[in-house]
Amino acid sequence: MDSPSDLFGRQSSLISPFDPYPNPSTALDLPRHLTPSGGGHGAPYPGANPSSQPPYPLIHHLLQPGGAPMRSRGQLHLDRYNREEERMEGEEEEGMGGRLVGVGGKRLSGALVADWSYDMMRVKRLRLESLVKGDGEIGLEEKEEEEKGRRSAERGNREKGREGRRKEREELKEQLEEARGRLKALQEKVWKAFGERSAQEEERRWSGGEPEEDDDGDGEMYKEEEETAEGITEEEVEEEVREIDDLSLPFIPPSPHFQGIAKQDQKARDHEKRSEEQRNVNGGGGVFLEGVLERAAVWMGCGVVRGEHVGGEQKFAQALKQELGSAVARVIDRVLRLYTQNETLPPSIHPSTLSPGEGGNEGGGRGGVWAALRERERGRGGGSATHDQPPLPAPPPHPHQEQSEALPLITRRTDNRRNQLLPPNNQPNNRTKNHLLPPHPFPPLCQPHPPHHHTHPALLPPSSHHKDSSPFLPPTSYPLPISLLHYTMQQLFTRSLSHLHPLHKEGIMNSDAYMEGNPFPPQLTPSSSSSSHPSFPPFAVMDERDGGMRGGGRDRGMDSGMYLGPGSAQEGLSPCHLKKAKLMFFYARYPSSNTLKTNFPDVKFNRCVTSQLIKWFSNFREFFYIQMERFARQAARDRLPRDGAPCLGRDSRETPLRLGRDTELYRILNMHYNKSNDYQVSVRGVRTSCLSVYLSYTCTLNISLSHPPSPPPPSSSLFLSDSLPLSFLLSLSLTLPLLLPFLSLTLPLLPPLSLSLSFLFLSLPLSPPPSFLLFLSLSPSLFSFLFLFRSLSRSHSLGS
DNA sequence: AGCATGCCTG
DNA sequence: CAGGCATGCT
Repeated sequence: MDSPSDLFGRQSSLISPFDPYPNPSTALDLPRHLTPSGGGHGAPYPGANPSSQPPYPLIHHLLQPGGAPMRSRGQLHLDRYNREEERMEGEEEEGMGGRLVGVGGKRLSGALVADWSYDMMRVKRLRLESLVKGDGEIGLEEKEEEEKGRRSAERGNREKGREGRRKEREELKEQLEEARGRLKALQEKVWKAFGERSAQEEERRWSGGEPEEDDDGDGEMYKEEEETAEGITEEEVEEEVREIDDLSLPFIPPSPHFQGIAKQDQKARDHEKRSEEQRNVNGGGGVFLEGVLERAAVWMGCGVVRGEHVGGEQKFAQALKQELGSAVARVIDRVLRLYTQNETLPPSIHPSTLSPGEGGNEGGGRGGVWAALRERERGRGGGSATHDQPPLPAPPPHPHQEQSEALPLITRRTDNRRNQLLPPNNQPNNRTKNHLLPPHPFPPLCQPHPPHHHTHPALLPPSSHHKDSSPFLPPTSYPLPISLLHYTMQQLFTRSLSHLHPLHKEGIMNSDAYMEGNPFPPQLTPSSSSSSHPSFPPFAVMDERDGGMRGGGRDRGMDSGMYLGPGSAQEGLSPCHLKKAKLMFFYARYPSSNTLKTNFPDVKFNRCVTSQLIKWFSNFREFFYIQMERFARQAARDRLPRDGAPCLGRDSRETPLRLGRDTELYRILNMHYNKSNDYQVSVRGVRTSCLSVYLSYTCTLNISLSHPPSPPPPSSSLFLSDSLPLSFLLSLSLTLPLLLPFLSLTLPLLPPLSLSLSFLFLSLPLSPPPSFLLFLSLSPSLFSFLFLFRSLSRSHSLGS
């Protein structure tokens, strides 16, 4: 069963393994963080020690009852947003949720939303009409309709009723068809936006068997896909900030056990159903849109598989699913092909820069090491290691369903989207072709480092090489398996990253996405994957590793080393690794050793290296929090009311906090972590970081106010607690409901991981264009979102 | 004792 | 960024 409910259930089960959320009250026990930096206490703050507080994936927030369960909560929030009356549910989060929903709605206010809104509106209208007419549901099948009609006819006016109904049915059918057509058109738009004309042409060729496909689409090209959100206005940002700001303190999630997640989901669905009608009636503006979106999610999620929503909805959902699913696959394929065709490999490319995709080294060697690491981590007390563990322990039933990527807060700098994905430089054709074309069924996940040492072992393993080993779908099969797509995209992304710096070639992609989020093989769970990695090269006994970074000149060498097969893992850390670590920091503030290993497959991990990496991250955190603190302090100072008491809550609304590229915080952080400016931090990304910290500060400050005195220590330890604003985290979860529709549409069978995508909107430009959504759904960089997720959740747990 | 982390300093 | 030191946990 792939029904959404199943998925959710899986999620819960997946999540359940994790410990329950820390008690909110504890979580906000920030005052402790105020401890003077004086004594060198190992664990300055409660959550600091991993062992003391297991990390909880952000997803938990979404799922936990009190913590704004993804769907249920979100929907509730939506409801509230739409109807104030529904406030009865009354948990504190709710209030914030409503607000956030509003924010989310705003984000979706773009063309995409409009499109969807329109389409969905039509669908709804149809349904409404049918309801009004007494059928109660949109009949899609003659059978059902006829039966229904019969029933009602029996009541009276059989003749008349029948005819009328028949007519209605016909009309409905037509309308439905229309709606479908619109949906198709929408799909077209999406892929058009994402791809380019050439792609379209190509598509024709490809879509030979798919009559439904037509390029007639409106031809609107969405060019707003810039992740950098240049278009975001200060006002918007401010508003967002304000809104989030508002949520800061009050929101304290109840202590969470996730066993009831499934129930919640169900509940939410029920609630959804109930409120559905009202929403329908309400209509209008954003509210309506939200309702629509929500509805869409429901349809996509529940109707099809569960069969509970009998009738039109179900079918419609099915149709939608199918259409969109195939459309997405096609689009992706097209894009990939496009890349393949357009990309040319400079002959001068250093092999090292090429991706490691081929070898199985990644799989092989890891096993032992990873196992050892895990052991160690376990020994650690389930500390940080656990934290970074991917939230999806359970293997996905379907490889296709997997979607582990996350959108990074930082994006490669390029105007051309294509470039973003595939930098023209360093893009060997063959390489591109390799992964793009023939399907290389094997996801990098399984083979981060190809064993092959061919000249250009592209990031992606050539199909030829992996044919045997890959039990996965053939590339040519349509729709393109998501997994494959995912893989490809990852490769692309990796390349884009690596193109600038060899550092990137290990690619963020190699990391968690592969090991943790990746579905392939399904049986590989994050925990098991490491050990089961077949191809991972066993770390040969290398000489001592120098704990320090190797000379900068080593970059080259490192590169080659990075992609060497098993046994070729580099002992030490190079500047590239440092850079990578910095980038990684954006996603994982507390990477576990496992995570590190995953992300630095080319590194031969030993105590020294691990320590060094950990130290790096420690330093990163230090710097990061110092900056954050500074920023927060300044912000608070600026917003100090005359009485001198900082009011960061609602009062602060009057002095909106500005978070943008012009912000010092941004500049500093970017300078530090993205010095070379290889990547452009999306506004949202910046905002996310900034806000999180700011909110954290707010919470801390508020608490300190309520529990007076603990004069803020001059030291930087104040916010080192990494206490992440619950409200912020939750706010993220609230965006999920709005995002779900898109997720379900783009990736019909999106796995639990998709939840992490809810985060996307925080790092996405407002009103993300369809193309962008598509991109998101496939972007390898999405994996980074997991990082963010984890890091945030971790922070949260630490906050207690 | 070993390990992880944080603080401080250079 | 790394080293040294202190602390806390196991």
